[in-house]
Amino acid sequence: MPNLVKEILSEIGIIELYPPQEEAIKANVLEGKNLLLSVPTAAGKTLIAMICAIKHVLERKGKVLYLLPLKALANEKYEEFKILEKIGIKVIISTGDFDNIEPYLINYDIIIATNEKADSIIRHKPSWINRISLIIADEIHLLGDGSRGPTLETLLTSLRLLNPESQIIGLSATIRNANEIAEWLKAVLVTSNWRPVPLKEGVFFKNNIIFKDGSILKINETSNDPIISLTIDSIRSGGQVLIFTGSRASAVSLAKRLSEPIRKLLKRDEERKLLELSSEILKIGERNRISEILSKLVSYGVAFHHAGLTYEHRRIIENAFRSSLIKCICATPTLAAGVNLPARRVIIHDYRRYEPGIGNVNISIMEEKQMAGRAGRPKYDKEGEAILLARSENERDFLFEEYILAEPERIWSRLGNSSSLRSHILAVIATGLAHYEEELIDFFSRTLFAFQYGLHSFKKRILEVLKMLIKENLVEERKEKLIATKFGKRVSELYIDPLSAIIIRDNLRKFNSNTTAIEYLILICKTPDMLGLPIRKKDLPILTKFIQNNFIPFEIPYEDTPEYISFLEKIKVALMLNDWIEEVHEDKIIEKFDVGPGDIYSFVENAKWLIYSSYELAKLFNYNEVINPLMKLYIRVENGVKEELIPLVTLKGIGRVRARALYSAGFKTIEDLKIASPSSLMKIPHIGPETVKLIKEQVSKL
DNA sequence: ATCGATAGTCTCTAGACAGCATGTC
DNA sequence: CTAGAGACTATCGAT
Repeated sequence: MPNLVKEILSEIGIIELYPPQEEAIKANVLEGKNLLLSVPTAAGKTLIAMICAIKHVLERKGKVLYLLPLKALANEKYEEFKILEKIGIKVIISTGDFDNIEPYLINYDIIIATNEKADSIIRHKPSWINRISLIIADEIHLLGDGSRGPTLETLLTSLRLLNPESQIIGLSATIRNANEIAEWLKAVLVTSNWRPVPLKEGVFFKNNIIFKDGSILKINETSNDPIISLTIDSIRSGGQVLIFTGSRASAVSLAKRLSEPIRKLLKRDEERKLLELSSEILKIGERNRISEILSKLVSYGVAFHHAGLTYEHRRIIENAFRSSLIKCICATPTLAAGVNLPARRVIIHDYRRYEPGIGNVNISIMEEKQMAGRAGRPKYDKEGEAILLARSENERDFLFEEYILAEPERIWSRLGNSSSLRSHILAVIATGLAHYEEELIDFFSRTLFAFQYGLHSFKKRILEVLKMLIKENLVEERKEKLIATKFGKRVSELYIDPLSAIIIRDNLRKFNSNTTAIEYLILICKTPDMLGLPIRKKDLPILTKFIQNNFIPFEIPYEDTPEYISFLEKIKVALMLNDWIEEVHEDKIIEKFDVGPGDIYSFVENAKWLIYSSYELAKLFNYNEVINPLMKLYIRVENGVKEELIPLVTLKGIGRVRARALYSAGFKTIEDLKIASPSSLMKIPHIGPETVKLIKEQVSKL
């Protein structure tokens, strides 16, 4: 290893390498060899990436692109890499949440981004793209994921095509066909099962845990509920427990069941700190049933964790668990692939999960290993325990066979399905990576899909999709040359599904100045880029009544067809968003639509993106009557307000609650605020001296 | 008439990326 | 690859 790197490492406190890290060095990563590192979580993958990144920046003056699948992971990685700023390396994060301003990135050495963000950056063809000399693809096993794997696959293919000289490092969980993925990447494969904290995997049955190594641990039966005994046992000896459940409801109900027994184990000062934390939770956002239950449970030292929670609540729970204040988290799979959050004991409560149209299905071995891998806190625990629950002897043997002793699945490319193909084919043409049919085929012949399945039937599918793109005027063929139309180019940059763009284009044309907000909302909800909300029994009368009594600017599918159900699912989302912009209280929305605050947030974010895209397409096609309404709707959705509050929410520091308070007090326009006396504003609820100052500063400039 | 045990029936089910330009309560 | 936990309801008997 170069002395320079050694010095830097010791400066940031690293003196010795873990075994897998040494192996990676021996495989000549530092000499620029491509590498696929397939090792368990926390085995030190990041350090290898970091060492290579330092070398690339300092010696080759190259740029490094670090790819991850989640925004939360990108944040975490950014925090880790920031330490390199000490030695003058410039690090930046780019995700949908954070900045980006494309020309700005040119000044940075290491760019940390989500896969999708990086893909989107490429579509804008930044000048610095060929200065990337190292690509690090973290969690590269995502290649096998049906919905997001294809993006990673085409992203890697594009990057390699744009920068044939660049080095690539793939970081992966343990997978069965790692050698095949390595071969595709033209990389050296390093695998290892080494972990900094040893992991004991076992099955719990009749108060005994039987471990993989044959040892048996008897658990004190402190309750007639085995899961409680198992949890209390670990907490009593100073450990923390992470329990994975198969649904949000069971995460919450399990946390409730555990709350009383766990509370009994708390120390005085822990109780006090938990009480503070509990009230902090209630202060975030609008108060609602979810935050109330969470707050209550946290005061007992337990929490639940799922995507229905807001990001703030999730971060609070995670941090309190890290500082050992919260003793147990009951979580859905969010936590399995998310941020680093180890616990001494991991209990996999449900190894089966419902899949629509199928029923309960066993989760993959890979997913089970992800969860199990969360066991064992470095420095705090001698070893980690990952435990599956068995209800019978048969089940116990089954779990041993199929999970504990089993090897994770192979990874198969999922690029073959046409919905992902249409986006990526358009992008490849719009970015100029392919100008002719042969070049397009050549591009896709470099993908993992072609590597695994061959080109034969793939080629046919690509050409079919291309034909569709040409027919819909996203791509045109001039003397055999493929060119993205203005429309196609914009769609590719907006990062929406071409099918969504077609739906928006064809319906927006029919809209006019009489079109209502709900009709716009139904339109964006109809696109494949918006998810539906599951229909429950109690929704049916409400939804059918809505359809009967309102003008729906779309064809309604026949009842009792799958299309009808998915239509209702979309209508339900539109109605939820409509309630949101009608200023319905958050808790009311939670009750009416059976969603969590976190779901509302993500639907709102999604809607904003699609409304913005509709606005851009309206400008492109000169649909002048809808441009202004779309702009207004955007502001309404962003803030969750009625039209009359639009002027007020444009002010910094004024959101849906304060705007409504001002309006009710008679301050309805910017003009009203200009002439208002500070003391009269101060009397309004939710408005304090700071806010008044902020308001006055802003309105004086207008 | 009221309560409650019991058995049969019904209902519901994980997650999360992207545009663009800056700041909710 | 086609389930299972928990909520809800009908029924019946005891008081």
